[in-house]
Amino acid sequence: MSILRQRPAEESTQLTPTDRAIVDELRSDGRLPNATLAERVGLSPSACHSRVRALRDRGVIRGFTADVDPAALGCAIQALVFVRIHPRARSGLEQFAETLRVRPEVAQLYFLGGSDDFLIHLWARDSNHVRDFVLDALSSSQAVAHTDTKLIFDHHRAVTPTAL
Amino acid sequence: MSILRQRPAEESTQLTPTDRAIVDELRSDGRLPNATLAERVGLSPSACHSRVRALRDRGVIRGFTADVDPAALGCAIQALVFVRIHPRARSGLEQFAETLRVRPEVAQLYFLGGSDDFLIHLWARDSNHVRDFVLDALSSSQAVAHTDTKLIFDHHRAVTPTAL
DNA sequence: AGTGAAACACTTGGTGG
DNA sequence: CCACCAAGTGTTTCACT
Repeated sequence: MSILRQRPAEESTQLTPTDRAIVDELRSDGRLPNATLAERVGLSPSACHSRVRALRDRGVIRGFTADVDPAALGCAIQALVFVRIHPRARSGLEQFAETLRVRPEVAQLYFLGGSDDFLIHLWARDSNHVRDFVLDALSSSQAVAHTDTKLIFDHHRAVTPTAL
Repeated sequence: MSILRQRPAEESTQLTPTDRAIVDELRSDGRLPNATLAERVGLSPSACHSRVRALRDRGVIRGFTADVDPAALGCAIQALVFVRIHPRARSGLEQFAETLRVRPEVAQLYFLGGSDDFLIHLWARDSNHVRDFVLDALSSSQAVAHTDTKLIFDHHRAVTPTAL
C-alpha cells in the first residue's frame, strides 16, 4: 500500500464561498454544533448538514481530531529528525516510511525535496527516548544513510483559518 | 504577549488510564459522541462527560479541529522554510515569530535548537506564492540573516494514538 | 468519583419550493 | 440546492451513592 499520492487530487472542484466559510469555522472549532455553524454561514441546519457531509465525502474535510498537549501525555520533549536514505534503497522508501509512520513517537512525517529524503516530527518522554528511537528505528536500518536530530523548543499550529 | 512558554506546564498531574483512553479516542475521532466514548472507555455517559470537560479545563485537550486537505483550499504546494535570525536581533525573536504566525500561509511554526532559529511549514498556491512569502515576510526583514526553503512532497500526521 | 433519570438541545431524514 | 418540520438521538445537569 503506497502512502504517497493516496489522495485522488480532487482540487478540480472549486469550493464555494459558503463551503470555505464552513471549512474555516470547523478548522477553528471541530465540534461546532451544526445549528450554530448553519447560523454563522447563513444556511438552514439541514442544508448546512448536507454540505458538511459532502465536504467529508469529497475528502475536503478528512476528519476531526482533538488537539492534545504532548506534555500531558508524558512527552516532555519534541524533536525533528532529518533522514537521508541510501541511493540504492530509494525504491523501498515508501515502505520504510510506512514502518516509521505507525510508530507512536511519530507525530508527523514529511517527504522532502533536497538532500534529505524525509523529516520526522517526534514526540518523546526525554532525550534518552529520542536517542533510542533514532538508534532503533533509523540507524539500525540498512536503508538509512544519515540522520540529523534537532530539538524543538516550541511548536505552534496555525491560528488563522487559511484564507489565501 | 509572549508565545513561548505560554502553557503552565501542567504535566505534574498524571493521567489515569481512563483519561488516556479518552484522549486516544478523541485524537482519532474528535467528534465521537459522548455516549459512544463512554461505552468504549467503560464509563457512564455523565461520568465520561465530566472527565472530558476536566481534560479540557486542565489544558490536556486544547481543542478540536477539522483536518482539511490543503489542496482543496487552493494550496497546491507545501514547503518548509528554515530561518536564521541575526544574533543582534535575537531578543526580538518572539515578537517577530508572532508576526509570522498570524499569516494565513503559516500552517505550523517550530522554534528550534541548532543553527536555525525556526522552521515554518508553509501552505501556498504555487511556487510563486512561496517565493513571495519568503521575500515579503522574511527576506525583507532586518532581523533575518538566512533562509532555506525545501519543498514538501507529501505530509502525514500521526496514525497511532500516542501510547508510549 | 461514578450512577441514573429527566430536561434539553441537536442532528438527521423526508417533503416540498 | 435550499428551507421547513418532525422524530429520533445524544448531551448535560442534578440529586444521590
